[in-house]
Formats: sequence, structure tokens, C-alpha cells
Amino acid sequence: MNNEELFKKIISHSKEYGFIFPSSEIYDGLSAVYDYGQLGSELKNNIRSYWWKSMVQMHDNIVGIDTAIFMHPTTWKASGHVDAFNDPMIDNKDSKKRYRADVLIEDYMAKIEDKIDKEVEKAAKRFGETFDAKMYRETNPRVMEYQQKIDYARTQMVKTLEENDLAGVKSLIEELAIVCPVSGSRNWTEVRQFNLMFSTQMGSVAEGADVVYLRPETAQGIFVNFLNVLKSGRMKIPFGIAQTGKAFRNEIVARQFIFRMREFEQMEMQFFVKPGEEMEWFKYWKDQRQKWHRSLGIPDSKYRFHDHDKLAHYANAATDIEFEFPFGFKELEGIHSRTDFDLMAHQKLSGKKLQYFDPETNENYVPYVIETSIGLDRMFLAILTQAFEEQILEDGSVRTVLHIPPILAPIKVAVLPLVKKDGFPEKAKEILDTLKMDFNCQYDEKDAIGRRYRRQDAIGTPYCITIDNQTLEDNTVTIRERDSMKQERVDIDSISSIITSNLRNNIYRA
RNA sequence: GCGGUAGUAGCUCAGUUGGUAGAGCAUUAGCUUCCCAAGCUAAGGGUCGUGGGUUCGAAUCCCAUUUACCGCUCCA
Repeated sequence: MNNEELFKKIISHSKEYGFIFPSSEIYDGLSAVYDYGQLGSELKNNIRSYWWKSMVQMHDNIVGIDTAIFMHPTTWKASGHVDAFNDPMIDNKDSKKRYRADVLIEDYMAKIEDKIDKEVEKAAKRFGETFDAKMYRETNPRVMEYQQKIDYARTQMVKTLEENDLAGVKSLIEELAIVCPVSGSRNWTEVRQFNLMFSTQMGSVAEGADVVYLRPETAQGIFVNFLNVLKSGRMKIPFGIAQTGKAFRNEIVARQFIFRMREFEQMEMQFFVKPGEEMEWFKYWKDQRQKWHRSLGIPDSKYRFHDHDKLAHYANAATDIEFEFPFGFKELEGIHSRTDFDLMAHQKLSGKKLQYFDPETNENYVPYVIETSIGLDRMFLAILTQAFEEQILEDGSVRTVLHIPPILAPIKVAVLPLVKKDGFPEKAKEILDTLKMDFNCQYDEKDAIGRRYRRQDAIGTPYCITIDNQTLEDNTVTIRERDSMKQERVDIDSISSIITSNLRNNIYRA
């Protein structure tokens, strides 16, 4: 089975068993938006909760918060999102290349600038020491003509961009006869604004309502609460703030099932450290996050660590943890050393001091930040991908089984009376009632026992409890393990503690 | 966003030169069954992605649209 077939099977399986549905499917769905079903939401909750406990509960210097999706618009100026994601773009129809329209015009101006420089250089050689470059620029007719072109282009560009006149930008590009550097053609599309942030209005009255954005990342909710948490939580550096939540991006191409969605959930932790110590902590978190992934029993071969050579404007070190999805190695988690970029920017725009007083050195400073940021939906897909198997048994039959790590499994225990009579169902429900306090359980009495085991395999239930004749005699049941299909006879009273200790096997410890 | 392919029941699919839809599995109810699916009986479920058009008649032909997958492009 190749990867493409595998991926299709995983998508079908997800829908068939209630893990993931296309959003608003009865209306044909909405592009790149998905809903989590009855089992999917359990799995997703479990992944989130496992991450949260690993961060907040297992580290005594990390606390969790939950900030709003709406934030003050200035937040996104400080973070750089407003500038970075409001660019007018234009495509060349022949080369299929996309450019920032303003960059094309600036390149055009730079080219003419080069010509002027060459003219001036030539003249300088010609006139020798008496040459006055400034004078030459102001008087030479050819240079003046070039300069006029530049000035015109700049004036028009600034004017059209300021007025948000996209058609004007396009006609300027046409007027200046700018060609595509790749195809050399002037066959351009319309200029379009690609705003990667979703916006909406705050206030129910349309006029006078303020435009606010749906956050494109959760990190800023942590930065703007840095002071609040620092003061109210009596935090001492180094310390971390964790958060999970939805973020929204208007992706140009959103594809590959739940890998790239327009609405997605992040699990982020920002760790505040003393400037100068960031590389040490960067390394620490790289190790810790690897450990976390390993604790879920996914083999190392499925992971790849990719250090960034080209760093984003805010970072001085960055690593991606990539996972081998059916469509190749793709980013699952990022660990970034963000320096003091964000806190500094917020400090500047808000006018509030976002600083830490270090009692050891009696100094105030803006802390540096190490960020770990993982996509919850991507982790979900990674778990599902890794778990899915169509196993060929000794008798040649096929069983579809999800080897979900037990701690994350949507249903932990299925309780099954061997047959639907002789008081078996009653006994089974009695056991079910004691187990469902501690575990998410399922009861099933329909069809042959083997088929019921297979149904539980297909949704990744790690344990099946079966009630048989002997149960009624001596209060023992069989407990069947999903991966090995092995059964063991145990006392009813010990079921809960056996399962609990199995679930705790191999879990993450800092 | 561009190009290619596709959309028929919950899933996988069949449906002839246009004559108003079928199978297997799944689901539900019952029977049988003392441990690893595909025994028996019965039932429910689809205006064939959506909207137009051509036609006496469209799942089938044409157009538009939408969704998914693949390639290109983009990705803080």
C-alpha cells in the first residue's frame, strides 16, 4: 500500500468511525474546515490534556492561561502581523510566479537607479578630479530624465498604495512596462490583497464598528499578559506560560486534510529567561520536547529535526520538529528562541514596562523568550497516521486496528458480556458502573464477541473486559489487550488499578 | 490562485448507445453463539455534490458552481 492510499484510508476511517467530519457537510462543506466527531473530540481532548499536564503539572515553574481570541488591534502591529500580511500581490500568468506588487515597482526603481550610477561613474572617469557628482546629477539631461521616472513611479506607488487602489497599482505596473523577471512577459493578473488575518467587526452597529482580527497565533495572548502573570503568580525567572487555543489564518492554499486548516488549535508555551541564557534553555526545550514525543511510543525514525538557517525577524535560533506524514516530512512543532522581540515591541507600543526585576543582581531587564509551539490538529493527525494498521492475522483475515497510545485513546475500556442472556448483561453493567467513574467506557452486547473486539480495535480501545460463565461463579473477568490480542483473567476489583498502572506506563516526566 | 482528476447509501463501488437507481460491508430489531469479523430472518437508509440548460425523458450530454485529491505557487 503506498502512502497516498494509506492517507485516503485514514481519511475514510476518520469519517466512518466519527473522528473527523468535513464542516457543514450537508451544505457541501467549507473549504479547509473540519469538525471533530464523537471519538475525535475525545482524542483531541486527550492530546491537549496530555500536553497541558506535561507542561503545567510536571513543571513547577510553568503556569497555564487561556486568553481571548479577540485582541486589541495594536497587538498585531507590535507583533509585525499587520505589516507582514497585508501585501498587495500580483501573479505573472506565464511564469505562474507571484510577486509583491510594491517590490516589483521598487525593483524597477532600483534598476533605473543603477543606470544613473553607471552614468555618473562614466562621467566621473571622463572629467577626472574636477567632477562634481551632485551637480552632474542635477544638470545632466539623461540623468534628470531617469530621476523623473523614479520620482514618478515612487509618487504613484505611494499614492495608490495609500488609497488602497489595487487597480491603480496594476495600471502603474503596466504603465512602467515592468516585466516578470522569470518569463519576461507583461501578462499580469489583477493585483490582490492577501490578508492572512481574518477580520471582523466589534460592536453590533455596522457604522462606527471597529475592525478586529481573529488571532493568527496564540503567543501574543501570553506576551500581553506577561506582567499580569508575573505579578499575580509571584513568578521568578526562568518561568513559563502555557496556553492552548484556536488560531485563524486565511491560507492561500489550505489542504492535506486537517494538516493545514483555516481554523486550527495551537499548544504553546513561552519560557521567559535571563538574556544571555537563552541558548542553554533553547537546548533544554529541544530535549524536553523530543522526550515528550518519544513518551508516546512513536519511533524516532518518524521524526526529523530541522534547524533553520534563515531565521524569522524575531528569532536568533529555531528548530522544527518534523513528522513523517503520508505526504512527507512536515512541520509538527516549532521551537524558537524569540529573543526580546515581542516584549520589546509591546513595551514600545503600549508604553508599559514589560520588565523583570532580578533580585539577585538588582537589575531590571526585558526577558528573552524560548517558545515551543505545536499544532494540536497536526499532532492528532500524526497520532492517527502512526496508529493506523491493517493487520493480517494468522488465519489470513484482516483486522483494522488503531494503535493509539493508551493514555490518549478515546475509549479506554469496553465492557462486553460474552452472550446477551443468563444475567451477563446485568453483571456487565454493574462492572461498567464502577469503571466509568475513572475511564471513558463503552458497553456493547451486539453481535459475536470477535466482531465486538474488532470494532474496539478499529477505534483504538486498549482494553476489553469480557464477562463469561466464570464471572458469575468467582467474580473474575478476562481483560484483552488491543495490540497483542492476549487475554488475562483478573479479579473484578483489580480491573481499575491494572488499567490505571498500564496507562501510566512510559508517560512523560520532565 | 493556476492546471489536472474526481464526487452515486455511513464506507467501498457497479450502473450498457440517455428510458426517473443496485451490490457488498456497515446500521437497527430479533434469532443463534462460552472468546477474536463476514450464520439466519426482517427493517431503515439515496430526489445520483448543488444550480441551470438540451431532451418527450438526464446519474449518464452541455454550462456554471462547490468540495476533495494530485502538481505548481504561498506559508509568521
